[in-house]
Amino acid sequence: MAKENKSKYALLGLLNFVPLSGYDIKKWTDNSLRFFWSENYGHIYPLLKELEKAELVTRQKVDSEKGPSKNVFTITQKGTKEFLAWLKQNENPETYRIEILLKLFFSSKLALNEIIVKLENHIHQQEQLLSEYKEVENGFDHIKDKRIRLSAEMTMSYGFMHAEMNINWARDTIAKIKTFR
Amino acid sequence: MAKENKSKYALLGLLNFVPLSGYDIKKWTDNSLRFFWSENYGHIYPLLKELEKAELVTRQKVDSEKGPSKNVFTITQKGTKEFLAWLKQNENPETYRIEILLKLFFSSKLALNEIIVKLENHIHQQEQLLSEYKEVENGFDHIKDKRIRLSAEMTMSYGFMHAEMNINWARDTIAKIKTFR
DNA sequence: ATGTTACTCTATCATAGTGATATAGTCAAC
DNA sequence: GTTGACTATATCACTATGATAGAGTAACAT
Repeated sequence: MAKENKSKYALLGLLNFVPLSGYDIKKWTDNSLRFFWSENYGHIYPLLKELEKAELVTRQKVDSEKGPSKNVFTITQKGTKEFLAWLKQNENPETYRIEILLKLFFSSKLALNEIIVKLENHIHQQEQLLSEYKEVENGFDHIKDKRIRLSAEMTMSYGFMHAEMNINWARDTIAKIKTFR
Repeated sequence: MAKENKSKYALLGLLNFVPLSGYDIKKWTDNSLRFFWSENYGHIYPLLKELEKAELVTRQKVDSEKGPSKNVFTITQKGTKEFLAWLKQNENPETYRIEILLKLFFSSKLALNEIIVKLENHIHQQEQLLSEYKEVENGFDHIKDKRIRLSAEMTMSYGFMHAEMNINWARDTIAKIKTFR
């Protein structure tokens, strides 16, 4: 059997907050969810069609304030039920694909200096992320609902800890390389 | 354009150490690389065919000590060149899909208790990983080449720090939930 | 007025990546 | 001599990605 379709639940989860178009969904994943979840148009539009066919969502054509009219999707009772069932399920462990680690694993073919440059670049990227997270966090003041703010804080703190861990690891590793003889 | 084929470089990188069959490659990614890289038969075999066609690897039919005969692949000069070019390149930032964070983002639909159970399960999984890492680390004593041992240690320390960070995050988050009112 | 730029919205293509399973050979143990 | 563990190759159905095509809307400038 094929991989489980997780995008399906991401879309249902968002639509369970508020009706959205495909374009809106992409904006959500590019902004609020980007740090732990991504989606593509190439998957969103076909999936919305399927969800509609399976009666998990309904489509309404709506004139937009700015730009062309949009197809707004609303979750059905059946959709909410399926979403909640997924939400309660246990997660399986993730499988990872971390390119910098793959390269470090093969790095005996690189000069030590080249590895250090890679790690410094990694630190820079993670610091970048950290400052992006801080900006997103500033928006949390506007969240009135306490439970929803809690949700946002829980995911955000993961982002911070993950980026900080990456920076610490890269710094430690540079130090280790510098004492290598 | 489509996503960049990273499996290609994973295979070339392994073959750059030693000639391997498709089955051997799967074993490597399931054992040594599993903590930061995964591959599937469904991708390995078609890819080996392509690499052969592009003259990045060559195929030799070899009788195995045990089991049926195997197709062993050897990297060519052209293949080594392409592998090294990738190795020297800069990495782009990763995009993440972390299911437990997606669920926590939507978790205002769950009871606080249910979230705690999820986080405890997460801690358990990460502790499991940690003990698996320790076993793999024990094998490092057999690595004679200092540079190769360095490579293994760098990737392994990431695994440890990543799992520990996950455990710390989950514990902090449970504490936070318990003070929620 | 028109054209440039930015944004909104839907859609599709080619390809990469996943998980499961089918098929078949080898070998040891019971 | 059959069962079960392992070796090995291959393919299927599906999910996911990144890029881009194409068309409408609107602000603003020249």
